[in-house]
Amino acid sequence: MKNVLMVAEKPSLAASLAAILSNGRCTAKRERFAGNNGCSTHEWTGHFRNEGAVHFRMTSVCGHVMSLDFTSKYQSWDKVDPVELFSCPTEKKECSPKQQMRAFLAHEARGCDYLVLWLDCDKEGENICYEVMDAVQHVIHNVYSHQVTYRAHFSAITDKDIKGAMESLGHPNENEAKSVDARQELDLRIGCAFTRFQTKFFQGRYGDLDSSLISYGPCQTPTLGFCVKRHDDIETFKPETFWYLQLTAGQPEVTLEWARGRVFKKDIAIMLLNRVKEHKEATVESVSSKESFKSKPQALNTVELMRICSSGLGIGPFQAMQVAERLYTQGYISYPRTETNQYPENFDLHAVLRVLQPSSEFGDEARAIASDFQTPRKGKDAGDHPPITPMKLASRNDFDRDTWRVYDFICRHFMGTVSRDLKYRTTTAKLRVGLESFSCTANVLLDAGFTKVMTWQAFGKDEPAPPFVQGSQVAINEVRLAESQTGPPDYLTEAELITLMEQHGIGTDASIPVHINNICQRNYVRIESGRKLIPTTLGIVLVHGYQKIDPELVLPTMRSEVERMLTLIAKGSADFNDVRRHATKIFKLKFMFFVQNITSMDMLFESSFSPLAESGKAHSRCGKCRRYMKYIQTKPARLYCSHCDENYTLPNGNVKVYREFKCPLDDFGLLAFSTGVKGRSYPFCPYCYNHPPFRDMPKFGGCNTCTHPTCPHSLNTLGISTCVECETGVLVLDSTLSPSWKLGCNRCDVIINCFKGATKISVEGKQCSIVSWFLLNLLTPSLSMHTETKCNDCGAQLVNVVYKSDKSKFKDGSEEKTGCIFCSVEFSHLVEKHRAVASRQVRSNAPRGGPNAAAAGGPGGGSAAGAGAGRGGRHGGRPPKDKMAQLAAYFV
DNA sequence: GCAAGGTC
Repeated sequence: MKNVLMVAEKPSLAASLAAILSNGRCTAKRERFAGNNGCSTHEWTGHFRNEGAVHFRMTSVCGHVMSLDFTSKYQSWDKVDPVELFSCPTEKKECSPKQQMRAFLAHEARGCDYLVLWLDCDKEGENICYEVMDAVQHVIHNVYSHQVTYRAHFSAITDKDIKGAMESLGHPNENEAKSVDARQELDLRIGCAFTRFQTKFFQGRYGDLDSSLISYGPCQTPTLGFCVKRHDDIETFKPETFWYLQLTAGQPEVTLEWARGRVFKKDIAIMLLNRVKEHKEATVESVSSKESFKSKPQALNTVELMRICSSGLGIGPFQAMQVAERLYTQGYISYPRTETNQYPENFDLHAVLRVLQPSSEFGDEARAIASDFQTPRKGKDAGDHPPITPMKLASRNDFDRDTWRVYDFICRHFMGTVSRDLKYRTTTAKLRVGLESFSCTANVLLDAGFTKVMTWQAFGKDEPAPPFVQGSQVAINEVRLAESQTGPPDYLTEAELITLMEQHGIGTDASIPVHINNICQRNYVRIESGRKLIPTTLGIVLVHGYQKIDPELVLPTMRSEVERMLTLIAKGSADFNDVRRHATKIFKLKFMFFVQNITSMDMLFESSFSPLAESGKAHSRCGKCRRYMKYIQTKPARLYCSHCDENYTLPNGNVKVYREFKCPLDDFGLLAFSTGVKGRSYPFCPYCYNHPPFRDMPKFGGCNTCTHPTCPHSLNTLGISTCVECETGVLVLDSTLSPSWKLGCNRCDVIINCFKGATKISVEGKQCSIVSWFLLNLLTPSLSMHTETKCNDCGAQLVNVVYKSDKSKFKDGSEEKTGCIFCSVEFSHLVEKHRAVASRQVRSNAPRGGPNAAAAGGPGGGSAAGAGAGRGGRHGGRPPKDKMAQLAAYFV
C-alpha cells in the first residue's frame, strides 16, 4: 500500500482535516518526535486518486519552517556598515531550531510516495509549501514533480469544502511563494539597515534618550506615523469661534435646534438673531415620524475582536489575542485568527446557541434568541477560517477577569449576530420663525433586538415626543445667541489605529497587534486612559525627522507600493529577480540619502534630548509663533523653535540678539553676528539666513546682502561703495557693535573701522522706495539732488556722522559732518582699514588690479593691516566702480 | 540588539 503525507499549517487544522477526510476514523500517532514541537500526526486508510487504497498520514507545521537572515559574517553591528546589508548574502535558517521541524517533516515523510499540501490558502501558505517540499526532498522521491506533490485549495473548514478540495487537487504556485521570498528579503534588508544605522548613530549621543534600540520597519514606522500625524493635527489646530441660535418655545418648554447649526461670522449671526427676534411665535410646519434601524453586528473576525476589546473592554490587541489564543487552545472558542466575518452556509448556528443556553450569565438570552432565530448578515468570506464563535460553555469562575470578559463578549456577540436588529421611532417637528428653520427630534425604542444581549450598546432613554401640532403657532420663550469654539481632534484611539492599519494594508490580522506592541515597547508611543495613543518625544522626533529627510519613509503608501510590486511576482507578470533588484536598489538609494541627511534628524534629537537644549537660553523671537527660540551653541549652532519644531542654522561665531529689531519680511527677531571688534560682523535674520527672500541674496547671508529696498538694515540702505579689494563685494556700514562702527565687505574679509565713539552714522540719500532709488540713482545719475549723496571723486555714498558735543573727534570740534569716508579730509584720521581677524584667508594669488586702499593710504590711516596695506594710493589702480552700477547688478 | 510573516 502506498503512503501519502499531508501537511497542514497548524496542528489544530491537521486534526480537523484528518477528522473530515477520514470520516472520523483516523488515529493519532502515539510516537512523539524528539523535538516535541506540538505537531501530532493522524493516520487512516482511504482512497487516493487512481492509487486505490492508500495509507494517509496527516501532520502539520507551526507556521513558517524557515526564516531569512544575514549570514553570520554580517551579524555584527560593529564590523558591518549597514549599507552593505542591501547587497550582502542572506540565508534561510530554521525558524526555531529546537522544534527540529525539518527533521520532523523528513521523519514523517519516510516511505511516502505522495505529498499533499494543506497549507493556508494565501501567499504565505504557498511559501510554506515550498519550505515543506525542501524539508522532505531527500526523503520523498521527485518531490517537485506534479505527479508526486499536490496542493489542496479550500476556502472553509467544512466537510463539503475539504472533501471537494481533495477531489480537485492542484499544484503549489511558485510565483506566489517567490513573492513572499521577495517580501522577506526586502523587509530584512530595509528594516535592519535603517535600524542598525539609526540605533548606532543616536546611541550614547544624548543622556536622556533612554532607548537602546531605535528601530525602523515598513510596518511599524507608518503605524507610528499615524499616531504622530494625529498629534500634529492637535498641535496645529486653530480653534474657530462660531455662533448659534438657542431658541426655547412652548409649554412644556422645548429647546429647538437651529437648522443652520453653526455660523462663523458674528455679524451674520447677529443679523439672523435680530430677524428671529422680530417674531413672537414659531410656526409648526410639520411633525413626522419614521422607523429606523440599527443593524446587528456581523460575525466576528480578528480585527473586529481586537477593536472591540480595545475600545469596549480596555484590553489591548496584543493581550486580547493572547487571551483568545488561550481560550482557543482550551476549546472554548473557535480559531481566533481569521479575516472572515460571514458564517459558512452549513454552519450550525443553532448548535452554538444550544451550547450557550445552560449559562447562568446569558442562558435566558440564548434561549430567547433560539426561539426567535434570525438569519445572520452577509459579510466577507476570506477563505481562511470561520468567524470566531463560542465552542464550549464556561462560567465566570473558570477564568481570570479579563479572560472572562473576552469570552463573555464573544458569546454575546455571537448571539447578537442571530438576533433582530434594533428598531426605534424618530419623531421630528420642524418649526419656522420668519425665514429661519428649527427642529426638535425624539427617539423612542421599539425593539431592543440584539442589544438585549449586547447590553453595552443599549439604546438611551426614551425621549418625550415633541409637544407640537402641525400648523399651530407656538410661543417663543427665549432666543439668544450662544458662542462656542471648534475644538481640536482627540488623540488616536487604538481602535481607530487598527482601522487605519487595516485600510492601508499595514500588517495582517495576526501582525497588527505585534506592530502596535512594538511601537509601545520601543517607547515611541504611550497608551493612556481610554486606550489613546500619545506619541512620546522620541516618536515625534523620529517621524518629524523622516518627514524632513524623506517623507516616503513614514508614509503608509510605501508599504502598499511594495505590496503592489510583490503582487506582480505572485501573478507571474514580473520576474522575481527583477523586482527584488529594483526594489532593493530604490531602498538602498533612500538609505544612502537618509545617511547623508541624518543631521536634519539629529538637530531635532538634540533640540529634544540634549541636556544643552534644556539649558539653552531663550534667545530671539520666532517670526511664526512669536515665542522665544532656544539658542543651541553646540555645532552646528542653531536656533530651535520648540513650538514650531524648526531649526535655524546660525553662522559660527558670536550671535547676539540685535536690540528689538525685527525683519520686515518675516517678523523674526534680528541677530548680530560677530567674530569680535576687529572681525567680521553683520546683522542677520535667522529665517532669511536659511531661506533667502530674494533671488540675488545668497544662502547663509546677512542683512548686508539683502536687497530689501527700505529695510534700515539692508544692503540697499547701508551700502557705501564697491569693495576696495574684491571684485564683487560691497562695503556696508555695520552698526551692530556701535559705538564701534565699521564698514565690512559683504563678500570678502575687508573691514574698515571708523568713527569710533560716534553716536550716529547714517548713509545719505537712502530710505526711499526701490523704484525712485533705481530711477534717480541709476538711470538719471545727473540729477543734482542725488549727486549730493555721492562722492564726486570716487562715487561712494556719503555718510553723515554725529558725535556728542563733548566727544567730537572732528578737528574743528563740530558735532556733525557729511562727507566721503574715503575722500573727505575731515574723515581721514577717523578711518582705519584692516582685514578681518581670525577669518578665512583671501586667496593671495587671485589676480587683482591693485587694491584701492583708500583709508590705508590716506593721511593718518592708522594701523593698516593685511594684504592691502600700504599698496597703492587713493586713486591708484582700478577706480571704484560706480556703486549704483554695482548694486544694480543685484537686481538683475 | 535589527524586519515582518506565520504559529504557539
